[in-house]
Amino acid sequence: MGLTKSEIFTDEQNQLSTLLKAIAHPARIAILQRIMISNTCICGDLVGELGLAQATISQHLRELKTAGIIQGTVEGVSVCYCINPKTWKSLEEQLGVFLRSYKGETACC
Amino acid sequence: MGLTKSEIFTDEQNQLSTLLKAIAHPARIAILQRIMISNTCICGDLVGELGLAQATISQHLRELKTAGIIQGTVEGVSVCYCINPKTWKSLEEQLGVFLRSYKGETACC
DNA sequence: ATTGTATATTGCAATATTACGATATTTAAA
DNA sequence: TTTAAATATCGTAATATTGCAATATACAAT
Repeated sequence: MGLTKSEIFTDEQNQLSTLLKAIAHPARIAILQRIMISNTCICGDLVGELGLAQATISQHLRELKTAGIIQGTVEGVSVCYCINPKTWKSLEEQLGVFLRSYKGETACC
Repeated sequence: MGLTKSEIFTDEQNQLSTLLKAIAHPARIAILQRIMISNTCICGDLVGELGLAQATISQHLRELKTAGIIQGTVEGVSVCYCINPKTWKSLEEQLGVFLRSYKGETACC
């Protein structure tokens, strides 16, 4: 079908997978790294630095924004994007719980 | 196009996004949680517990296996899957570096 | 060898994602 | 108010993902 059956999973599972999907693309990882380094970033800079078209980068930015991972404010003719601290913290926490629930001592196979 | 331009990104970015994509699905998160809880798990159990068809679960398991996140050994007629500790640690590290590179103090927008 | 059980693979339909050119929108400056 | 610059949106093509029925494969027990 091509359509995830979200209704059979918990809210936590759906929420975490949505956040992960948003960052599970090299371009979006690169964008986030760039934003974190300068703690501010405009779309035009990214177009120069990554090798993707302006429309494509704008689209990736929108996906990150829709997921709540970044937020943007208009600065004259350009837009300043930065990390949304709340979502970032939430992602860190959810991922921490998930990753740390593996106790690696006793591998079974 | 529908095809990620991997060649313009670093190996680190591509590697992390590949691992993230593998776990960025509620069914695969549920499968991993189930594997971690019992530290052993066979496909049949999952078919009973999640609401997905056997073929679908088998497919998700294969994706996790291809990404190196789980490994499986044949146990008679069934298969025992468990976390691949090496990949799991690598994911924890890569994600840790990525997530912690955000210094939340000075939000700009 | 045949049967039953467990998992994998194949083939397919529906939907989602990625990328980009073309165009729209928005704002600042001339 | 025209022009230029920066982003956003639309439309579209190519590819990927999700899910499942049907079938294949592998093994254990009879």
